[in-house]
Amino acid sequence: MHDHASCIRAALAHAESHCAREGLQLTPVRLRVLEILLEGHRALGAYEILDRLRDEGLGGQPPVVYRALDFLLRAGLVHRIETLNAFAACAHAGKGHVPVFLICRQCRHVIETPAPAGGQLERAAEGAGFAIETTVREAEGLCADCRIAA
Amino acid sequence: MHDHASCIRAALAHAESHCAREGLQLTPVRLRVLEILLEGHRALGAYEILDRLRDEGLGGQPPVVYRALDFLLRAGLVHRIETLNAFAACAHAGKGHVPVFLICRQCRHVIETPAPAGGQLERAAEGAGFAIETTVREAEGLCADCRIAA
DNA sequence: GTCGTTCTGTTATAATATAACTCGCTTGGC
DNA sequence: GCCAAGCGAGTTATATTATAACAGAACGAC
Repeated sequence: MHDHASCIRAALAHAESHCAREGLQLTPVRLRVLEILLEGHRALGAYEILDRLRDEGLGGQPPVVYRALDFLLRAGLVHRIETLNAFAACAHAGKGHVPVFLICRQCRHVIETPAPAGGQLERAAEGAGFAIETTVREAEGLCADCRIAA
Repeated sequence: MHDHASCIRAALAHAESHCAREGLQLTPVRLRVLEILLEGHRALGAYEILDRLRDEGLGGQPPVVYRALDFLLRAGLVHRIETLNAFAACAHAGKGHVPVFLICRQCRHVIETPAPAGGQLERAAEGAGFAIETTVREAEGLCADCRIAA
């Protein structure tokens, strides 16, 4: 069983020490967005997050959320899920990593795993004279819980 | 050097025979959308395609383009590029394949390569009880031409 | 013919994202 | 103390991407 409370605590502790070390400001809005994303290992759309913030009297307009997300993305504390146009908290405490996501199409649960060491793709790119800067790898399907429920 | 004229001809021939075989209707709008995507190996947004169609007096509203794209996607003649929210013609004549894309962030040139046989990711999914249905793999960077131009 | 299906046309609107400008706060120099 | 610079947040407006919902035309099955 996943000890989610300690998982959240660890992620927040990492975020704070990381920002302190790098001289980044983990302001209330940014922290709150991170906390909201950490609540479940789920992808949330920017506007879902915005609704939550509004309920709490924090930032009321889209740019507030997008700026916070932009900060968290650049700090490596959050990932963007391209296939959902959504966002999920990083589950790997900022160790430099190329994440791969298993995304449940039903409940939006996101499992983040380390990328299988590539090589083959990199060699193909090399051959084409293509310089890879970032890669995205996402698999969509049904998570264990939703398979059982189905 | 890439013989693009014959590349287009082959893709169109494949599309027609594929649709004939499967009983799919490659209507004028659908064909035209495919042709537009085939013009360059580039990703185009739905609204870029729509503008082209409008200039030619074809479908004038978004649903027309999205429906044509939906048809072409399901027929395997076109791929969606998730990181760009855009679309590119399939470069591999419909052989059942899991495509991987090398996407130039500057000129949107798209190179489609066959996926390196996975295994590792599938095993990770298996271990988590996750049933993969589709996967997306996209690398962004600079293509050979844009590297030279830079 | 007329019924059902498929494709297209159209209006309207939803969902996602950013531009541009304002203000207030901190902080460092003087 | 005062001011200027920089950064973050607030706000308005708008751009971009995508879909819902319904009307009409074309065509084959019967």
